[in-house]
Amino acid sequence: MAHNGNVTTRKNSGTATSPAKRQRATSSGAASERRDHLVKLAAELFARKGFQATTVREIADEAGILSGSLYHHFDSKETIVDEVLSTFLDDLIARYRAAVDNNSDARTVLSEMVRIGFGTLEPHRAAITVMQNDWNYLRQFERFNYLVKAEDEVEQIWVAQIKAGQAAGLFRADVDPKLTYRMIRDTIWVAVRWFRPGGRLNTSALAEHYITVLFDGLATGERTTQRQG
Amino acid sequence: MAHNGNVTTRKNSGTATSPAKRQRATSSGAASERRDHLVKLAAELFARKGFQATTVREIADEAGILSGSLYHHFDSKETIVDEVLSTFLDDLIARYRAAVDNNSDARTVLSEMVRIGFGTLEPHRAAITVMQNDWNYLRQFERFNYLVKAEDEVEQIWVAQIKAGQAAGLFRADVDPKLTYRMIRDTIWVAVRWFRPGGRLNTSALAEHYITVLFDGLATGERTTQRQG
Amino acid sequence: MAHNGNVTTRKNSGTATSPAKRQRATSSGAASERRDHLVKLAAELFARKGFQATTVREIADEAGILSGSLYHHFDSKETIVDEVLSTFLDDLIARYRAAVDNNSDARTVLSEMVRIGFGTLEPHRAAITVMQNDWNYLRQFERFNYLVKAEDEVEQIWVAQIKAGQAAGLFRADVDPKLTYRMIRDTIWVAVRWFRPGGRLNTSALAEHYITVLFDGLATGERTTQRQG
Amino acid sequence: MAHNGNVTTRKNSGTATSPAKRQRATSSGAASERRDHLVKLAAELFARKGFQATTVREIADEAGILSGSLYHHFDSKETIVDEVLSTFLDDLIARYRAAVDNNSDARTVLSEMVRIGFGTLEPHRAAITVMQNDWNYLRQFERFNYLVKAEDEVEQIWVAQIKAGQAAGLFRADVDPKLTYRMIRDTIWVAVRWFRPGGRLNTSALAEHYITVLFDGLATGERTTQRQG
DNA sequence: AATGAATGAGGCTTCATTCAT
DNA sequence: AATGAATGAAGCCTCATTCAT
Repeated sequence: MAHNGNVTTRKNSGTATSPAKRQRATSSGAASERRDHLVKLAAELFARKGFQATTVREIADEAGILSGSLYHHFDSKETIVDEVLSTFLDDLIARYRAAVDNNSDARTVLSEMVRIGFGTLEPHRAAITVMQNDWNYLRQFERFNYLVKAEDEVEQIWVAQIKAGQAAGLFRADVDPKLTYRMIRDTIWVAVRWFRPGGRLNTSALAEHYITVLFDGLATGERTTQRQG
Repeated sequence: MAHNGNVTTRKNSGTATSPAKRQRATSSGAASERRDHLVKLAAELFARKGFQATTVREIADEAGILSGSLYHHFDSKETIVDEVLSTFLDDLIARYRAAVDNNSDARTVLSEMVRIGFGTLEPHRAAITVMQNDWNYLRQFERFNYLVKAEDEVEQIWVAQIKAGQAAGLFRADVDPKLTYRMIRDTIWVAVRWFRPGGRLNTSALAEHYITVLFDGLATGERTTQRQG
Repeated sequence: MAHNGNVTTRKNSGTATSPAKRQRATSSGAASERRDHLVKLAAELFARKGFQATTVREIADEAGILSGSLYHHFDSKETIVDEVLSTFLDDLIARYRAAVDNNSDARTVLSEMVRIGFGTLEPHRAAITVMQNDWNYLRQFERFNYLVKAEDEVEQIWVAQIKAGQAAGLFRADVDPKLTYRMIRDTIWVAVRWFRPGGRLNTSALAEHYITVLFDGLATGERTTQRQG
Repeated sequence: MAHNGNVTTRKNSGTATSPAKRQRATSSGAASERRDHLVKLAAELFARKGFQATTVREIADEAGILSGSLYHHFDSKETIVDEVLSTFLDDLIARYRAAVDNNSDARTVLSEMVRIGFGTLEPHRAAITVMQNDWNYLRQFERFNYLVKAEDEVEQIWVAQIKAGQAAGLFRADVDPKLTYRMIRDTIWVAVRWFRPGGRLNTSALAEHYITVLFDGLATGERTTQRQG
């Protein structure tokens, strides 16, 4: 996970720092398959019922084993959710970095980052849901401190692009970069609450829809609010 | 509470339909004050730790009584959170209705509704937080069905305004009204996660900031995306 | 508990320092009766089966309640054993101090302390047994650090008397005071393993028997080993 | 193991009677070495943490294998501790018998037996510790009945010597032989709790110190207590 | 000889709730 | 209105042991 707080340095990015990863790292490749499967099952349950409301017995039932047997693979229930979240964050941050590395103009990069965000909605639906709903609970535990660090790194990546866009005159200068980032971020992630694959719109359409409103606004005709840039 | 599913009929709006309100209605004035105080204490705990992670004992401790004594005031822990949520929703829907009743143009109404939304962030911070984090869990219980009904009513109010704005040529026609509503709604409520009173920006500033981006977009210069309206 | 490490200062002696006592102290006198009863039942079980091998369910069964109900009175299983041990140690140290305070000659005081030791065998049989058998396990936990402190204080009391006796020429000077203390102490406490009330000998007889051997030895005739005092 | 209850008959002494020995006997030489090593590791853990608190996984970890693999060497956790204890008891009883066989006077034999006892403190430290701390627990199981038998045999050896000493006028007649034996025995074994090799005193010094006090007493001057022998 | 996965029983503890006082 | 004791269900986790590979 990218909580080394250093965006430019790329070496070791994505290296295990969460407790879950430390445990994960010791498993051999083959052994990891069973483990990964269990994590996936658990993630679905966590997403549907919430972390606390999901019992280890339910997870075990889903896997067709006894609840105690889960502890052959994981130290604790928390280790499981840890793996769910850190897997998602690793992937996300890796994608953001790649987008930034293309050295395109800020609007292109930002559009791409919005697309990346919506693009994770399907493959990481469960993890995102857990992060939305159980973040408040999980952050109480020291072991999840790395979540905050990951969040900070993501914020830095976004804010840097927004500021770059303002500096280049591409974005209006009268908006607050940090505030704008937060609103964009939240709007994307919260969609996980109502987005269902196979519905009227896919995540690409969502992304393009959002990009439209984000950059050009909802209003027609001349822009009516002040701008300087 | 507006879960009668009827927006036009106003009579009985705000009447107790949630189980909590039924109990609340029977309380006398003096008793009601104690009760309201307890609800407030509980709401803070629910917001900070999550509904499930908050024990009745913690609530009682906060009030300086024993946990069993809470049951002189409430049927159950769920009754307490019910009261937290329905109080908020009643207030919110009443405000939305008032805004709509002004018969202004859609953009004005929509702006006002955004302001209303951000305006609840401070007085209803705890309730909004609970709704964000514990909705997924609470909706499993039949007694909270009214939450879904309230949500539906709110959606109807918003979507009606967006469609009216599109029909009047005020809003671009190439956006999906329902989708747009959801994104606006989410952007507002999710702010409760990071907004702290007394910080750099107050909720009014947040509202104006968002209205700017919402209507006119982040970009400078000519609008670049397609539109028809 | 007397772990302030100060034998001469008497103020605050016997004051609660163990975690169990802190909890105990909050209970009113009447409430304490139920609690004390439960502690007594638990002590018997701990003594008979060992702390670890005794389940909370067994304790609860003995009291005719459910295991969960124990937690209305105690924080944890460890709190119970804590109370067992600290009650004993408080009593023991108070008695030792009283014996020392008589300002008699060292041999008289030492005899009295031996009698005190054997005298606790019956009233504190369970606690002494637990201390013998489970000490090794319990001392791993930080909360039982006070046990070591209590042990140290007791050692100081004894060693001081032995040295005083040597200085006064009452005891042979060619024995190691600390070592002698340990052997006396162990001889007394370990008796709890085989002593059964109502048998051939009572604890007074045990004490006198031991005092005889301790001071005058097992051998008849002239003493054959070196001495200086 | 000497639980045939016959001290004079020597044939078959030390023959396997404990379940552990039966299993041990079948092992080949090479396998036996590995087995002995595992027993030694386990003994250390049992001594440090207690039998119950030591998990088979900890033993396996110490040996660098998985817990399940231990079951190629031992039937059960109890088999391991059985081997620890019976090895010690076999050695001890063999030594006692040899001391008795010298046909010296009772005082000499008794002194020698005290020396033997203290002499086992170092080589059998772990086993003695386990026997002290976990005896109470282990004796509940039928398979450890032989421990009681061994204990009985040891008692007979000691008591016989004490009585012989009294009959010969070497020991005071006003002490109870059985009681005296128990006190001597306990004093020796319990020393395992505080004795640490490499400290101020070695086990020989401990033995001589104890023999001095045992036979001649702690007091100086004329003996003050009654005697007849 | 050892692994890795799983079992099954049971342990301690939590907690919303009830109820006599 | 509140206390204090208790309930009963359930939760997470541990651990000796088994067994196919």
